[in-house]
Amino acid sequence: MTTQKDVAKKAGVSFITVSRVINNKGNVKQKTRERVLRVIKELNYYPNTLAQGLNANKSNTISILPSLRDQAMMEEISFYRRIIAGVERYCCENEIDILLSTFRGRPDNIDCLRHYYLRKSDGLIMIGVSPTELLEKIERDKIPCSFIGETGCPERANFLQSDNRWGSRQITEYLIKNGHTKIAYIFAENPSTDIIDRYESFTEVMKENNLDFPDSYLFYGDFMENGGREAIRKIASMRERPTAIVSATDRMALGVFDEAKNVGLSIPEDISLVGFDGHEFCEFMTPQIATVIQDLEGMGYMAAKLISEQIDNSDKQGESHIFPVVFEPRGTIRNIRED
Amino acid sequence: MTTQKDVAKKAGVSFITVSRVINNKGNVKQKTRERVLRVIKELNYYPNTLAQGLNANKSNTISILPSLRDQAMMEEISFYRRIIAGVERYCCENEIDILLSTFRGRPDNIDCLRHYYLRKSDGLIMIGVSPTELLEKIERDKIPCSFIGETGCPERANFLQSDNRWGSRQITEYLIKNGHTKIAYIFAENPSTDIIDRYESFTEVMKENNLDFPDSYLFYGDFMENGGREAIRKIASMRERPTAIVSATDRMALGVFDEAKNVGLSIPEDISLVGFDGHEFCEFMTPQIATVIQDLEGMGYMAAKLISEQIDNSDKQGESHIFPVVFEPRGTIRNIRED
DNA sequence: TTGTACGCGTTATCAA
DNA sequence: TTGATAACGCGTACAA
Repeated sequence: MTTQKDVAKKAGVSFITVSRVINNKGNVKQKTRERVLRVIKELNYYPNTLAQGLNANKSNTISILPSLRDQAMMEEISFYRRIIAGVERYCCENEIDILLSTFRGRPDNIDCLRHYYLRKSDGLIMIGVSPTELLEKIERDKIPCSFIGETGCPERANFLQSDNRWGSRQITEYLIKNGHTKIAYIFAENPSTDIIDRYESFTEVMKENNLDFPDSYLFYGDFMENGGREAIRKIASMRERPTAIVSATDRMALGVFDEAKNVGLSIPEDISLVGFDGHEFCEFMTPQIATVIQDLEGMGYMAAKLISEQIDNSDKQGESHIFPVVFEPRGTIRNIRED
Repeated sequence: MTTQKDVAKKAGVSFITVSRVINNKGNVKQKTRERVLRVIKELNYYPNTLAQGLNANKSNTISILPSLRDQAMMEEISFYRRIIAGVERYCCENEIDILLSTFRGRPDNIDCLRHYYLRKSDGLIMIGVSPTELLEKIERDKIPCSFIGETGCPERANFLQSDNRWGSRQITEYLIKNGHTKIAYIFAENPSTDIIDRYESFTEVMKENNLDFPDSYLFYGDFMENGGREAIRKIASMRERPTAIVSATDRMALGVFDEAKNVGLSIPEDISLVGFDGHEFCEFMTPQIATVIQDLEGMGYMAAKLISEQIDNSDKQGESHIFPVVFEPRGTIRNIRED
């Protein structure tokens, strides 16, 4: 391995001069600098970032921690990957590398901070991780941290979230305005804060409009297509069917959409459908699936940016951001008003 | 920051004993070990992987390098993310972290190896990177390396690729068997090896069957929907339209599929369509889009596994793997044979 | 402008 | 079973 020493020897300077050159310190004679740079090229020298990090106690790296368990793969889930895309954009612009944690622990596990302690990651982006048990250490050790999909009072940590409640309200009010009163909801088995907010806002609007929401209209899905498929199958066999289905995620909505054909229901003629997320495939279906578009990429970008600012200024407070969402009523919603 | 020293002091041992405990060396008295472990918990001690890496000259990390440029985001592209999902699975199982390079260089740039030199990544996974200029250094420095989407004679490097030629052959022969003779092809502007193989195999089969493939039937797309949209628009206005379109990627096929409605062509009645990739959305369209399914997740897994083996055994030769693909003729192909 | 001494946290080697 | 010393490659502080 080529080190500063090797370069220094060949260039006829001390290794500290080499260090100065790679760090662009001013106090090196132009001619010396050029000579050193030439030798660096010749010897294919790269500074050892591990050693640099050991010195500086930082690694020019941001870690992304998913809250996944077991076999779940972060890249397979649109939610994560769209966030990561935003993180990546920021990190590209700022020449920071991204460390994907492959650690799988309980979402509330204190070990979520391990990349900071272990690898000297400059900051952590937590996706779907509950902050409660972590906040004390984050404060104490001043760990730059962004929580995505969670709310909280920021001291040091940053919180980013979509405006789930508003999005869900838009959906529900729109359906009601279009004559729907019997609305089914596909919730999730292990709901995240996001999912809970959506559901609560839905029931809230239903109540405001004095509409009944019977237990039989509430379904529990698995976030993915299958959850939607199961729901629509049950709905198909119901005596008094709802006229609309609101799904907490687009992928479950897609399951409804696809399975509807098999159970002899057509969308939106027999039943209306709305998802939540803004997954790109919604636009490609015929009819296009109504949904609420989240700016996940923007959230990822902001998460990285806020962390970066805290790295540069360790006194910086955390920030809370609620990202606006856009409700797209599309072809899967039918107006059934009788007037 | 808590170090071995701190633990050692509190536990009343020398720091080297602490090192032995965390590395599970045998020569520590059971009672001492327990005491040290307790203090480690108490003080929230984590070994500094940077220092460990500096010593061992490795970092328990695998780097993924995309060949993307500029603003392109690796997570946005299904191809990359499915590979990464496979890498992630292997790395989860083996407790290796993943480093995403945010470096954007020319695909043939020697700096693709920088993560190995800079960050002491134990191995590199190159996606869509041309190996030619890199092989010399890979040999010399014995860099564990897997190239995905490229072919080559492995010395040290591993090569993984889908059987693009076979897949493309299946498509073309199937179309011909179904009576298609006028077939358009949507190629790509800056084709990767994968894309070239597909195209070449297509023209090969056309020749074998003495079928004409005029220049006017060849289109150049951008890998994404838009490429397909542009192609179908041009095709719609052609005097002598092809009866089938083969797209080098699913996303371009999707563009064709979606835009066809707008230009008054229906699939497969007016024109048949086949993609290539195995993107999940193909199944959800009506009719389902015919495609060739690649095992990208498996390739990612294998890429990481081969690298790992070389890390453990630096004399291990590289391997070449061609992954079988599955052609799924689906609803977008119409049989137009006249018999 | 250039160089020397030291420390970052860890592990390997050798000695006790 | 345990400990002292050196080394990994680099950057800071200070000296020349």
